[in-house]
Amino acid sequence: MENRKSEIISFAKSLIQQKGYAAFSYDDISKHFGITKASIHYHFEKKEDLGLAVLNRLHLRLTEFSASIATSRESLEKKLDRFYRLQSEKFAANEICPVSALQTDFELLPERMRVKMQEISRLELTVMQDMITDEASGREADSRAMALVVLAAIKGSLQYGRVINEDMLPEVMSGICQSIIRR
Amino acid sequence: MENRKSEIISFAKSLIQQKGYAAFSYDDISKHFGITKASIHYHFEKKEDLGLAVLNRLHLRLTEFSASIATSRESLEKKLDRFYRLQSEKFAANEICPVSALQTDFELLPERMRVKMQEISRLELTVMQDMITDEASGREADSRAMALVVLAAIKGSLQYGRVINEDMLPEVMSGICQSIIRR
DNA sequence: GTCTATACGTAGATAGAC
DNA sequence: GTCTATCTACGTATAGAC
Repeated sequence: MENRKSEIISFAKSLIQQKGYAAFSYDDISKHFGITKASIHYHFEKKEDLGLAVLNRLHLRLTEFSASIATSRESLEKKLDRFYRLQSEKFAANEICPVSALQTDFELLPERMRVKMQEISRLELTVMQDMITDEASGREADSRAMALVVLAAIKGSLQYGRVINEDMLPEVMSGICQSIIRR
Repeated sequence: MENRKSEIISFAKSLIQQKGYAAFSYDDISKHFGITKASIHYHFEKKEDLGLAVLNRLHLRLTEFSASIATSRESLEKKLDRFYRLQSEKFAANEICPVSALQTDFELLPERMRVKMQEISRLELTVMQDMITDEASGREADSRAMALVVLAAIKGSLQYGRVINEDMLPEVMSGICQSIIRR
């Protein structure tokens, strides 16, 4: 059942968004699907394998997005909006960006996952940098720092928003487009 | 030994910065100080009590900083620099902001810790908002969103920096001061 | 593919001696 | 304050039947 395997990846990603990599368990997953932990191990022998499957999916979506950006003539707002929904179409109130959650758990990830996380984090930065320099008519010297600011703003909105129970993303998004990019 | 108790709080904070709340253990702490887990339980009966002690210290430092800002005539750069070092004088290469780490683990924190986290997160936002509006001569309509952007940029620099193994904070800091505040 | 059964480690926590 | 000893719960993981 290739579908079951894919469903497990999706659910694991969602669990990581809620609780992080260390805290989510095969027991969480088995209960959700009504099967035993041993069955999850059939699909993903070790937790590390499941973690890598989640990372590979995140990486794939990011790569696809990167390609779609290169040719597109969308406005920056549209691009940022699509980027925001990239790894999670709709964020539940108790979910943050999966990449952020995995960055926080970086020190306890197995080596293979760390390598992949580094790849994903670097790609996020360059993709965002491309989006910004495409738009900005002016200087691009500090565009790498600016890319991090925009990335961090999006992810930070989710993290602070979950804690203070308030969706700050709309105002942050418009603030970004006005004050940072159109300088 | 009131000093031992305080040392445990410091070390717990550092562990949280490295591994998050869920993953740090009494065993980590006992090994570090060369005493048994039971001894840690003498100082902090439950993990939640130790977690709250860490949060109370973070909150105290933030409150003190908030007061010191109100009267100060420092430049924004100086203020931001002091804010950055507030919760950790010097960040080890494997440490991120403790507040960020605890925000990521928010869903698995006990209720008392969640309440305190909300308080701290709100205070961080208002403190940063004060710093920005003090400086900015212009409009202050979106200063709350701007405060989140600056906060997220600082914390994001630590998170991305740990993963890609590169200190991005200096360029991000100067980028913030130039492009965002002095608009 | 999913099950039962089980092994083994580690976690948080407590009782009671020193 | 710190210890030894112990408990219970839960984690990842495996063997082997269906």
